[in-house]
Amino acid sequence: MSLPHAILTALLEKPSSGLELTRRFDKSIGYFWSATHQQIYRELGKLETEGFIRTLPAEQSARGQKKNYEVLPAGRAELARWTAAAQDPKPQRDVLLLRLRAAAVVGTAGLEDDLRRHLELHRRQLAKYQEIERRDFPPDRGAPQDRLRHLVLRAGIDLETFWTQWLARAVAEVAELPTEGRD
Amino acid sequence: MSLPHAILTALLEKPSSGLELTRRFDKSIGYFWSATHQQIYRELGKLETEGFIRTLPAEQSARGQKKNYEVLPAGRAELARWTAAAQDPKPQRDVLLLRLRAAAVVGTAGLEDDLRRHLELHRRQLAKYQEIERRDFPPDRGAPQDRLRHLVLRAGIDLETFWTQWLARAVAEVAELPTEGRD
DNA sequence: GGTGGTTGTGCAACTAGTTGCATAAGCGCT
DNA sequence: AGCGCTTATGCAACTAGTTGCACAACCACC
Repeated sequence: MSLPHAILTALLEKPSSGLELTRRFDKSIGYFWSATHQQIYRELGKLETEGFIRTLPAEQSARGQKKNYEVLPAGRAELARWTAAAQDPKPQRDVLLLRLRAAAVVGTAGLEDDLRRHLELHRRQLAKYQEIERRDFPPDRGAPQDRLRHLVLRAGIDLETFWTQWLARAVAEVAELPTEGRD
Repeated sequence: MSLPHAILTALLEKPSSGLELTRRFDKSIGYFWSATHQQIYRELGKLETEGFIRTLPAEQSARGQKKNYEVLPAGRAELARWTAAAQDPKPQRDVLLLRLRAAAVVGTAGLEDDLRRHLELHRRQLAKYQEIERRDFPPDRGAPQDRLRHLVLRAGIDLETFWTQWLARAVAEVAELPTEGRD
């Protein structure tokens, strides 16, 4: 139940329309909470009826007309409440690890290519994060917000670093396994 | 769509009843693919009607009676197909990172305790994995299956290591931030 | 011989997220 | 005036996962 809170955060950072939000979910926020435009529009509707956000008055609401939303005090309060509330980590689900475990019983045929492809994807993502770090977080330590945002980015960088290293090792191991069908 | 394949993998490792599978999903497999017993029973039913698994003949099927399932050749073939097929990594979703980002706009009040709690949980999980590694994977490198399974376990260990380090840092940063309500 | 806990199976309703498609306005171009 | 492209909003149906509960058999034990 975190999508509404992701949207509130994004709108507090900057009031936006549904489409602008969608674009922002394709970068920054989307790096750790992705959402499609359909989800976002649906949720904006809910948040509005709940009184957490409202459309900025200047615009009218004909279909196909841009609507800009801003967060109301109740929305900010709800976000603060949610941020402070204890939450259990939700159980992991990782398809790639599952596939490797399956490969241990049905063989690794066909797996290596996809491992390489994933490795490449993670390398790219890592490079993107490092670029953002270089651009937005020079080493001098800024305001508290920046320190927190930098911390989040560091998590992204370290996670991608882990995956590139682990995948490199996985590719190597799979490559030197007896080629086929052993079960 | 990976739950059926997780179940096929588990059943190939060892034919089991629904409840036994549930227990196994609470450990080993569940470390990277969790499922409740309801999901598992539902999926076992589907897999059986699709002809991927069958109940072992010895048992009868009255309600409340144990049913042991085994994988049929079609099931093994399906698992091999799925393992080899390319799959895109699915977008990340991490509530904790989202909360930190939210904290950057609504303040970090109340967050530190929960960060500490998560740190402790990850430390425990890391210790559990390390214990498994010590017990099941002595350094001499065994059969290919074992090498793959060890690789999967290493991913778990390295991920938990990452989280403990990152959370320790996050706790430290949040602790030394101006105490409240900024912006 | 009944009561209470454990083992085992399962349905129903709900929540969250995805996919596919529809609709409308505005813009440029010919 | 009409055609196609982009921007923008949104509904409907589907899939996956979660929560809550029900029910049957078995076993111990008093």
